[in-house]
Amino acid sequence: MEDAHRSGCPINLTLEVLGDRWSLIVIRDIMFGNRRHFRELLQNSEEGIASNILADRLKRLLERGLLTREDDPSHKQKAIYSLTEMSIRLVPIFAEMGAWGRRFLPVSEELSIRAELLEEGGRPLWEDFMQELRVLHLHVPRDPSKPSVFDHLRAAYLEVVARNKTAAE
Amino acid sequence: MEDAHRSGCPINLTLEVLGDRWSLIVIRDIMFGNRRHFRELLQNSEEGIASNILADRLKRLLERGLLTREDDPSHKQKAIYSLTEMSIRLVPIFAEMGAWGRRFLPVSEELSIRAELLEEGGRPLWEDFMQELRVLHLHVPRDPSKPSVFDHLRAAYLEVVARNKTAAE
DNA sequence: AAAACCAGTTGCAATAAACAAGCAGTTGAA
DNA sequence: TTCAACTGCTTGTTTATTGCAACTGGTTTT
Repeated sequence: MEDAHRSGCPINLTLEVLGDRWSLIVIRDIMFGNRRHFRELLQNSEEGIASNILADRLKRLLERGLLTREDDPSHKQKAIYSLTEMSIRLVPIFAEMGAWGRRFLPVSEELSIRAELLEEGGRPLWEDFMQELRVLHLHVPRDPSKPSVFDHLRAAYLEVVARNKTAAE
Repeated sequence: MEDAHRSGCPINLTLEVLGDRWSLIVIRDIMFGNRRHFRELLQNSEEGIASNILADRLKRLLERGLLTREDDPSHKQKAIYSLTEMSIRLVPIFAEMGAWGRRFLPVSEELSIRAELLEEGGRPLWEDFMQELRVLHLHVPRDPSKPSVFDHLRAAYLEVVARNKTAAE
């Protein structure tokens, strides 16, 4: 459909790839939620994406080099979606968007704890996180001296969830 | 129209405000091109925005606090659109998007020189630029000791345009 | 053998975008 | 003072996208 770009401006081209309401949501769930299968993305979706939209976005992101897809050896029907270097490098954009959203929009505590940690950790933390995503998604060997940023972010999220749950009881 | 948010996630909320193909283009032109009137935004648009879409986006951005609108004292029909603190703080997101687009997408040299300078200048330059946008848009008094980042970016852009023009002759 | 799970498709209605034309008023030059 | 150009939009129409619900052919688990 679109192969004529509106302009060569980097902001415009980035918007042509990511400027819709779902593409970054899908990448976010793969990146921060480690959801690698279609059903995981569909059913655990915080925002309730529809299956046809999810299928369409996965297809587009594959075509544009932001995701790869491979068969799951443990299940003939399962597909595994992975990030690429291109999408892993979206981490700084996610971090800045998270910081902006946290400052100006009515975010919930649970869902913004990871954005807060990314903001506080700054670029060094982003780099560690990107390197860890390369291990998870690009089959890059792991550096055992580094603690897992992914686990750190997930633990902080689960802690807030647990704290709010007990507080509600 | 929508007051029920899909979720309280900062990424999602940011996408609900900015996740379409035109909102950031409009803000970009006001921010980097200093286009303050409807016709300027319409006719100088690199991407060719339609007038009804522009009108709709300006309205939405006003409602959501990313722009303000005031009458131009020099012309009864003219309106002046200005950035707010909220939209000025999008500078880091623009910078990261520009850097990402420059790395992975087929950008043109002319339109990416500003992204390159923003990337090289890093956060200190972004802060200077944001302070200058506050002078231009929020009636904040100017610090005369600071050189203009805006002029710097514009001069670099015009230089590339001029160079490419003479090279083409 | 049945139930649950797998990655999607299909059909339809509602919404949004793209395109072209037009509008009531204002301004600046002849 | 007349006229063309300019002002911020609006209207109508066509096309593309989105959202919803049901469904498909196949696989795995119980």
